[in-house]
Amino acid sequence: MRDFMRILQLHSNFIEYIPIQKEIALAEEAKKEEKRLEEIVVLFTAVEEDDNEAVALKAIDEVQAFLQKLKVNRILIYPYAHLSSNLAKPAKALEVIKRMEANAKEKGLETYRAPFGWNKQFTISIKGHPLAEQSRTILPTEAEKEEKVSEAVKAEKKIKSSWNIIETDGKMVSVEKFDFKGYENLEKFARYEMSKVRASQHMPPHVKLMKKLEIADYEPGSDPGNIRWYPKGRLIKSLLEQLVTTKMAEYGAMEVETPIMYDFEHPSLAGYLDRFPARQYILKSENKKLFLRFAACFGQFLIVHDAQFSYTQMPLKVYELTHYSFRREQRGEVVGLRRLRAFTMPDCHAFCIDLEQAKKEFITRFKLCMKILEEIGFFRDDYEAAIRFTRDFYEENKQFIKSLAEIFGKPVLSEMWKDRFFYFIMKWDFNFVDNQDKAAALSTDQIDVENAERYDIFYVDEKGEKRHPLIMHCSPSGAIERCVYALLERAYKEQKCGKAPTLPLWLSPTQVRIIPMSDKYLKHSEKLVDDLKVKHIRADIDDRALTMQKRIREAEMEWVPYILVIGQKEIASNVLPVRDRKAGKIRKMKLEELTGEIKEIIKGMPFKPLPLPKRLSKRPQFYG
RNA sequence: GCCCCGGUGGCUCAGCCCGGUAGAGCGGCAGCCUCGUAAGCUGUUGGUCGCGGGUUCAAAUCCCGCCCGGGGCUCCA
Repeated sequence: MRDFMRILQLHSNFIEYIPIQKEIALAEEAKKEEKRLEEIVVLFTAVEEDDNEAVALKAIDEVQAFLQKLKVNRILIYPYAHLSSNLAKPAKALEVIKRMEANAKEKGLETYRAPFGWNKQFTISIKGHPLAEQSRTILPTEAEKEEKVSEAVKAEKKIKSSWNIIETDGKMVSVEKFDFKGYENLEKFARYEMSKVRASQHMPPHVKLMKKLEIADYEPGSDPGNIRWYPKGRLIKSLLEQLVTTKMAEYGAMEVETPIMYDFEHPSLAGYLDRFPARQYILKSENKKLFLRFAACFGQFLIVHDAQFSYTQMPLKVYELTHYSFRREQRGEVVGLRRLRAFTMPDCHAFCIDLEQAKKEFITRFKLCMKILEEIGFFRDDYEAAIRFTRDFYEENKQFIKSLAEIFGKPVLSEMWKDRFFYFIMKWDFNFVDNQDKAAALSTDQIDVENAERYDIFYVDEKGEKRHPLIMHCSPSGAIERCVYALLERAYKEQKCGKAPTLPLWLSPTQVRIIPMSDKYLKHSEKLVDDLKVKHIRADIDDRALTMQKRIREAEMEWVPYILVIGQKEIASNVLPVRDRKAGKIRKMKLEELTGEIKEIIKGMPFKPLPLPKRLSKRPQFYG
């Protein structure tokens, strides 16, 4: 927290003061005689710890503006320590006060100053008008504020990268020479990464969709980038979370839970903060300065630091789904669900014996991440890969890097750093390219060569000696919110191509909507819903007193994948007219055929029941 | 964090330039309609014009500060 200069500003009929005795060694020379000044604005001034010359100048500016209103041109600067509990050092305070005095004189004010460092006796008579008494806090202007930014954030600005495309056969071609025909998405991604130049007039389309579909919305009662999730959105998020967590458990990672806030002064953490390119939320509690975690690294590292393990148990895999991670992203960067200040991130660390083991594990995880994105519902054309490494790493591991491109099956962007700026020697990331041609990273994995030492993490090798492992940092899907963003942006792309936008069936809040022709068929509809529920299919009934056409329209606008209209014919024949969103037509099916088809599509995916009342008439409207 | 644009019933937006009693559509509610695959009809409700301050006889409208949203810079999961 920063402190500011404090000034108590009093429009006085007169003030009389006598210096009594020096209070500090640095006190100025002064005569112990009474001084009387009339028709004057007295500035009782306290200089605080972080104040500087710029603040002094600004203070005088503000005071001058005030004087003009009062039509007074005479001031007394009266050093008055009692206004603050966080005073600057006397030498500094005196310097700032002298600066104020000099500046006021330069501005043509008739300026007096009481001596600094003295215990003084004073009598003051203050005028009775409303503006006579004012207290001010002088804040430095924005440009003068020095934001504390991690070394890594600063370092990023200096990074020199060289950019290439690695083809699936391992051939490396500079981005300028690569023929992007057939790889338009990769081209957009490469351009985005390299130049960061893009022009966008509108807000990203997923923002409108997330509101209209009642998935999520901004929360003005919080900080920007902290989102509210409505029941449908919470369901989608929760299912994604379950999928990723299940996949990580199958992979062999041990799920843990760690605190969301950490001690700023903890020796390992303080060092790490400077190595991670992110800004933090900071909070004070009692005497402690705490920061909110921006990843699960610390918690897991502190656990593993205290754990005992040997090479026989490695790679050791630890996983956490952070609810939440916090990054105080720059204001202009926080948009919709693309970039948040609070986000849910699956974070898995693998502790490896050596680079050989790390590389092997890296490949396993690379494939695992591709698999997870596929299961979520992303197609291969939805995302592009980037592989980034230091020049040294590349020289010694060319074959390994090539093999990643081969596994990916499409050309990948590569970024080579001349020097190592971060704690990792290499990383890869999968990136979604959205409707504004902006790229956002989903899955990522890194090989960390620094933090085992920083956190004093070690394993016992085959000779019984303690050694630091290599640490791999992987987010298998990227932030969960970002997956939702990508799914919505992808749906919008489909819509632009003239297709009906959809969410993957396993994530659709309502999978089957039943529309009874009239109240007469409500009972039958209820039974249908219950039959589907037993089969773990989310179905609901639009029982509102609206025309059938209107209810169909609304179901379509909710992106419901299957819509069933129930009337006399259906009850009589047992054949259902299924309005299939994907197929874009009505298909006559038996109930068993429909449930069979749905079960087949969502086989193996997590399930949660409908998060809303099954009758639409009982639902509140959260948006619109 | 900086620069630019915006904020008007629950939602989408008009009015602001040029100050003078706050408008529409959607939604909600009530009633009618009981409907065969993307908007049935009628009535009605609902607004501290983002918040605070200033100018003015008078502010949604002009000025200043702040908050929130969008775009750009910069940056990332």
